[in-house]
Amino acid sequence: MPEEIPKRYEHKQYETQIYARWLAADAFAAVPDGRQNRYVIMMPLPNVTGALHMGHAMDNVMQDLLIRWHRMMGDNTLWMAGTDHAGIGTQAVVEKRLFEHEGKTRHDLGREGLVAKIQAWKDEYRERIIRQQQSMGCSCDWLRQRFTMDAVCTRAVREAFFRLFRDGLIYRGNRLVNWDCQLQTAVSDDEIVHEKVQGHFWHIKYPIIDPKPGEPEFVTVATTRPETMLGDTAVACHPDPSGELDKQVRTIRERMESASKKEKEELGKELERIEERKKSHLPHLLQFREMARQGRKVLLPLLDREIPLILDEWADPSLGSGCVKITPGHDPNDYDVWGRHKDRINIINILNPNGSLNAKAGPYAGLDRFEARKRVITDLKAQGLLEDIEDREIEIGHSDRSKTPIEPYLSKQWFVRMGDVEGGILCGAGTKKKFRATGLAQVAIDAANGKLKSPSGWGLTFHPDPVRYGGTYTSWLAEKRDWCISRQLWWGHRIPIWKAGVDGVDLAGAIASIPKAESSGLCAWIADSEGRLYRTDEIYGLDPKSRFDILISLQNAAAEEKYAAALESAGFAQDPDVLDTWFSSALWPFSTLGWPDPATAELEPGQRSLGIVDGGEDCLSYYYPGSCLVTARDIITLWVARMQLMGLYLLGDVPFTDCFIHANIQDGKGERMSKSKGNGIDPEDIIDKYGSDAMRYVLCDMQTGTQDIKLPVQAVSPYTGELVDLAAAKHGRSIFTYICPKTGKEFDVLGTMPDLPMAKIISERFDIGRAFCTKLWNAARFALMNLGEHKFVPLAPDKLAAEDQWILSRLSRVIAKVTEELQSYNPSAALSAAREFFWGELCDWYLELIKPRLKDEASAPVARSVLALALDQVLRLFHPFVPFITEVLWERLNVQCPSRGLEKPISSSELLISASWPEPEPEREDRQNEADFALVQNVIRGIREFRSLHNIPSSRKLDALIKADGKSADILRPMSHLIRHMAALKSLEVGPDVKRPATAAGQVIGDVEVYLAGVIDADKERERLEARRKKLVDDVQKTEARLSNESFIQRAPADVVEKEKQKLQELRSEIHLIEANIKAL
RNA sequence: GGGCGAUUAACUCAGUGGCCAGAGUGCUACCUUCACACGGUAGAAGUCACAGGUUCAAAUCCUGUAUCGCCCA
Repeated sequence: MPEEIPKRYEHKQYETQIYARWLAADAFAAVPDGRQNRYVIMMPLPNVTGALHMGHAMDNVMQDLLIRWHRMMGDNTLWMAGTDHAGIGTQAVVEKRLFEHEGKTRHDLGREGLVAKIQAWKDEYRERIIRQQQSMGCSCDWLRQRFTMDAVCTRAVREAFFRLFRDGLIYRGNRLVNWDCQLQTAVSDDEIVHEKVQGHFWHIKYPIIDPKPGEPEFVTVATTRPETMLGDTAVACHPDPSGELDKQVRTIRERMESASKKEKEELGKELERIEERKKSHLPHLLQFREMARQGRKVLLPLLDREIPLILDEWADPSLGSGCVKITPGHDPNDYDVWGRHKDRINIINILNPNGSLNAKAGPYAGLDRFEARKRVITDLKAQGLLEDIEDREIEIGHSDRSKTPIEPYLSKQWFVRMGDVEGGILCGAGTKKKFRATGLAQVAIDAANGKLKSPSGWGLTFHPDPVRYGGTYTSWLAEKRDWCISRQLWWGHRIPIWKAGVDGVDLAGAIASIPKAESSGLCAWIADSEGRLYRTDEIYGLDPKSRFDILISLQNAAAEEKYAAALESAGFAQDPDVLDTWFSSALWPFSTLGWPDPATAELEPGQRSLGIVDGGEDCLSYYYPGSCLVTARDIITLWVARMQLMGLYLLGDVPFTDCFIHANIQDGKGERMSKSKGNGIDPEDIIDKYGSDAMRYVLCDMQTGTQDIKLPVQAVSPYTGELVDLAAAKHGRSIFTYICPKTGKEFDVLGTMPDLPMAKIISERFDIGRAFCTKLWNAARFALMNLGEHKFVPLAPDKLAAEDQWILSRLSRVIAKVTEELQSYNPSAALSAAREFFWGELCDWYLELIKPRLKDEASAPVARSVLALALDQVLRLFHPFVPFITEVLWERLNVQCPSRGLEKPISSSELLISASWPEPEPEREDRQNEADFALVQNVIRGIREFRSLHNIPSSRKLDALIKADGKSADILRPMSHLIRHMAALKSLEVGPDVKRPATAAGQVIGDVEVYLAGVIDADKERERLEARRKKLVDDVQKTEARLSNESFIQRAPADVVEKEKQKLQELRSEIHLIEANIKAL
């Protein structure tokens, strides 16, 4: 006898045990074999900055869904897991903690000491992340997981850097970068958040040197950052102020032609303003232009530096005074101006790396930039040079990591050249797939546009909205902006460059001291002060008076061992910077597979080999290019694009062919969920409360398309355990604390208040996932209780009852539908289809229908065979969505009913994770049977509706008669036992000639009438029938109106017109029947 | 400032030209019937943001307005 099954699925009893069983069976293993169909997902590596949140859960669940599905489809499936060192993020977190807990800075610890601290942090979080992923059910091949700073990835990073450097695609340049003064590093544009704040616009007067009669004594410039004036090197005005103003007028006029009323008003005002300026400012501006042409100068206040008046189009004659101060060292636009006037103006950096002012700031040296601002203002005021202070809303970029204002800062940084290069680049060098391209960004664009002719012919497609996301990707790449890859951090891959500064005259000697080793891991370039590169054998044209850098990259650890010491004693030093995290992440799709040489990859103990095993292929050639990248859309530019270009450049092929962009998770207010906002949900809290499958079910159900997901959150009160809706709850002392409405006591949602208890954040939305699991559990429980120990016996097709044929027909259709929806990256639609079949058809109808048969030993075996098969297929269909519960039930099904099928047994396997994906059986799909069954369902629903209206409990069995003509009667008669059972009838007679009993209510279903004898409340009935009649009459009128419209008949397609005509007929006949029933009351 | 997107039932979302606009949750009524009350049966609930337009026909296409979100500068 099968053991007793409890009524509820207790997830905690099974999840750990099931996961352990998968691991023990090595069910996640990916090993190259003879299969041609492979499916490879490289996990978007979570970074070790912190634990995973619901957004990661969504990402991981989507990947596991695809992976499990493809595994069941028979693909050789690899899901590569791992973690990212996240340079700036992790270092910032650890430094912050170090300061809070020990009051120390990184400089107190030194490079090695800090790195050791970060390592410890990384180990802790890496473990925690893996635990989280395992509790979600992630079926990654853990014996292959990597870390971006492990030996295998590190080798790949050095190799990639070396090749880019060798090909002249990496250079060191003087650039304005976004400088984080606290972390003292450059940060990328993507790591900056812009915030609007109330600030000021200061108008400062710069004295003109030796004004001639009739000339103004001052020129006024305006700035939001007055301290930057100390770095000013020019004042600019427009070379053609009158032409520029005219041009602006023309543009406004053009816009006005197509503008709305409100806009026209605004544009009109703008037009007036500019016309006014022509009168008020143009004469001065023309005068300044003349002075600039004469090479006149102004005196920079406070520092008394003479700086030139120059002409540049950056100065907008319609704004401010029309003249603008130029600070090339601290403003990106001014930097461009400097680029156009290098011969006449200087570039000055007035900042130290920590944000204080340097010696170039004269008397202000040593002051912090904000302190300096105050002093500059005070001093200008004292000298009467401050003309005006305007209040103004200004936008300030803040570092995402340190939350401090970003300063544009002039410094030497390393860049990857993204644009087209002369002579083009060679992609896939050293592989069979090599091809030439114009530049790195272009090759990645071509891969997504179908223009690339790579040997595999593969390209990149985004899902589920290729146009939209492809557009994001392409338009970002099309800017071809060089990629700043250096970071002034201690945590990361050290840039593998040794450099020495040399005077031009000494170049030949210095070069002679470099080991000659181009072919064995050493590559040298000479760089001038602009970052331009020259070969070591091209030095003869170089200016002997200039200063140069000799840059040497060492390809790998062996080369470093061989040459580093010699280089260092010859005066070379390794660059102190580390690489941008995204540099190593960009290599992830192949660094993890052992590129450049899987056979010699330095694996960790116990890891699966990357090289050739048993004469097959190595992992790199077998699993690259991969299949699909699964991520959220904010990472398209940061990562997807960079992986593409690195893969194409280094291996000659795309790293993956599909990119699935899933939704972001927001809280109930539409704000992005994050731990630091106090609205973040920890997946483990949900798993603990609802179960892993319940969480997965809801996440899959929510992934509908391109729509972001609002997930209203509640806090679990630490005092009562009840749910507190955070949108409605009152705040306590901060926005992260709330008052428990029951007890009036305060709690905290961040866990940072030492004196307050912390509340877990959950969401009631996960209820539906748990309810689903209970339903699945109980449906299976019912099936298993009734199957007993069912043996397979081959079944003749004519033994199947109508309801068996029906459910098998529906099953085939749903399998096709679920497969199709998964193929088009629509998890929600796939899950809905599966659920509608399982809940709405299998549970609500089929299980109820066969209950009488299951109690009858003569007819039970066929029903049991169909039931066992249906359960088998349902478990397979749901497995990728809810793997734990389906695996538990699969085991029980295997025990009781090891062989399942109808005519012959179908293939099975011990574990569901390795079972095959169901296939539709079109020969079982039966349109006629489904249509017949729909009529039966409608009759049953009609009787139930009637019962409900008249409050007749199902315990009171009714006598019913159905009046139906020819075809309908032939359908209903053989299934009348089903109707009797489902509608709780005592007796049922079907036929064209049944007589309406004297005291009976009549229910009209299409052209069929159901009489229910002995129950009648004439008033209620009349009311019900009248209401129905009225609705039908309305519809008839609408339909008639449509059909009497000549244009409709002429222009609408024939089938639409035909449908309307048929509908009208049906409506009329039903009205006729209803009227007859009203009369008969 | 530029670009992309959203607005459909109390809530969260499907529905991209053609039956009376759907689902889940919540709500209402009835049912503890031997798989499941985390259940069953039935029901109520929508000016498809607003204003124009195109079309025989618009939630769906076009234009504008409002509100919100994201990305870029």
